[in-house]
Amino acid sequence: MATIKDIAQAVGVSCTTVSNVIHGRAGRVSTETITLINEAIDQLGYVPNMSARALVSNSSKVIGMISHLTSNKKESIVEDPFHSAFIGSIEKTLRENGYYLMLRTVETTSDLMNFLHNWNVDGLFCTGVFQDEFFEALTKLKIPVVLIDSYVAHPNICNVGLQDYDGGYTATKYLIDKGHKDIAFASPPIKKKGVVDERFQGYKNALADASIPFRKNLVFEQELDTATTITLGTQLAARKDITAIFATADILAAGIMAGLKQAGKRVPEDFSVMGFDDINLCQLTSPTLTTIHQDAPLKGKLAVYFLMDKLDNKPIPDNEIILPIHLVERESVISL
Amino acid sequence: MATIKDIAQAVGVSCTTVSNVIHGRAGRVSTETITLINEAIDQLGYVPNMSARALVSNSSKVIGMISHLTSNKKESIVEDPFHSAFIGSIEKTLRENGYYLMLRTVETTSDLMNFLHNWNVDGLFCTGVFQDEFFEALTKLKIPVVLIDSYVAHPNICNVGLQDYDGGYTATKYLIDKGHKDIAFASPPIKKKGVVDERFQGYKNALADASIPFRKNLVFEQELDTATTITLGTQLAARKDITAIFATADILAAGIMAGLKQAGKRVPEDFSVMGFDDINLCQLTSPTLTTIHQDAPLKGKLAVYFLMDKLDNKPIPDNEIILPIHLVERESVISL
DNA sequence: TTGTAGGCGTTATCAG
DNA sequence: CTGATAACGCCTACAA
Repeated sequence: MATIKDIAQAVGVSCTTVSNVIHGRAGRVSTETITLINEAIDQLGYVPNMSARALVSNSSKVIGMISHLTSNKKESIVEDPFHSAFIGSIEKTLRENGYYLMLRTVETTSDLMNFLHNWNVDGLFCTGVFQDEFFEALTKLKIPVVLIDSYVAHPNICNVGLQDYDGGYTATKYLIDKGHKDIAFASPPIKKKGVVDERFQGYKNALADASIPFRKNLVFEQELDTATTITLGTQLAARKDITAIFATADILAAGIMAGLKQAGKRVPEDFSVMGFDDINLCQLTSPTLTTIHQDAPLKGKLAVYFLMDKLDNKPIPDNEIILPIHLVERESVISL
Repeated sequence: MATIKDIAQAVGVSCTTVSNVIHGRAGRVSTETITLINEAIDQLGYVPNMSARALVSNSSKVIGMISHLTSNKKESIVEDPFHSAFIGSIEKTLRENGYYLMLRTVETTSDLMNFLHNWNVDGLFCTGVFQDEFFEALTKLKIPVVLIDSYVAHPNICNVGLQDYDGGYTATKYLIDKGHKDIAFASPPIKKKGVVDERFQGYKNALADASIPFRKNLVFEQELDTATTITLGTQLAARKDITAIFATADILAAGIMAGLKQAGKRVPEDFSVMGFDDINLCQLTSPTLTTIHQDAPLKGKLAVYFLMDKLDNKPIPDNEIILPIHLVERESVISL
């Protein structure tokens, strides 16, 4: 409740002096008055008014975490358990660096622009960005933007990503090494330059390298809501031309397993299943889910470091960080 | 980028007039100038600067979603899948009402106070609040506070809760009706006046009503991380004096099931298991999980409505909303 | 080492 | 109907 003015009056100095000690501009103030002012700050309980700061400086300390709504279904940002895993990590790291996190869903480019101007937002995290006009808008922003899991590159924009191609390849190769040849690929809709597309390429190339022809009718794209994924599982149960399924998300894999089971099939005896992400769920299904592991909290932390560096104008050697993946063997895959 | 001033200059009127049409104060401005100003706003792309507004008015339109960190483990807000389910719902509803959501983790009371003053926060959502000095601080705030899942009541504070007692009772009674008498209770640490405590009371009373003596050694409290829950399952597997387990969270129930299975036990043949929450996971485990259902998105939405009413100074008939629960039968419980 | 003054974008009061 | 003007809290030249 106390303002700089209050402090100044209490101590009997000017606002400037108070401001100076608040910002640690030593040298400009005598040690004496510094302690005096600090005492007053403690006693009167001064807390900076960020709105006022944002108004006068050109930094608001607000970082936006943007979710670009395209698919109609999703209610908002935190739609899947994997996504929510690093948002906590982001808030924590941001806070440690003196920033504030605003969560915001936007539908259109102008939604985004309005939000940015509303708060003089300092920087942005975005997930689920593809090659479209929304991305174009991002590239034109004056503020640092860090994409998470994106494959649309641009000199202005940083990206924290994953070895998605390798993940797709590794998973598929693993299944092939286990003797599988008829491997389905299940995923949410494959968008060009998207994460899923990369995993899809990995899948196809692993097949090719093993001289297994790619069959388009083994690709299954659908939304990730539980009902849909289970239905897919029941449908896959009827396919005699499939021995293994690679799903690009654990929740999808788990849904498929549930569907298969509903249809009277066994995993892994009748169908081997692989997931992607290694969320907690993998240890809770039965059989437990063999999957591709990635480190979600680390992703969040690195994303923030990236943004902080950009905000501090530190030179960025490479505007992309690619986190490694590795395969985690559990019980859902069997040798043929 | 354009400010009110810019608009005013473009049209050739004063800032006041522009401000008036922005706020739809009809009657005070001629229809003519209104259209003129609106055109300029469209062309020049005016977007209000919320910092400036926050500074001069006493409303910032910022709503804080606070997570009070006590247990050291959790990294931040969105730690469990259930919790994250309604945060999306909250952001959406808030946005539709012209508010902005800031996510913030606080450790101490003064962390909270600082945050509130930093941004002139208009209102607050809190989860995981118990009877402690943090709660005391909340009751003294001048802004509306909506607690989610709290059992510490106070005239100043709203609460959106659940029939937790009924949930505990219903679950336990269901197991009893299925012929179980030796029913374990598994939960995170039971804090007084907490959600879990209510469910615990329901459990105990259901036992009492069936003349089954409560046994303290059938109560298992531990954290909800996957490893711990699975370990608990393996330990329970060795207990010959238990036929059913009621877990107060689905993730806990799922972990226990996984542990039981690891230890060579079958669910529900050897142990019946019940969960609580009805998250997606329940349909993905095998057997699928019988549980107590609650509507997380609705909870979020109602929490926002509550807050909006308080912010609009609407009379609030009752400062508590209790959402109903119902039992969802699936496969994890068997009749003895 | 310290103080003065102006302005950031907005709103509210009051006068024309 | 419209326009000055002050104020919100803070920062930053520029003076002293």
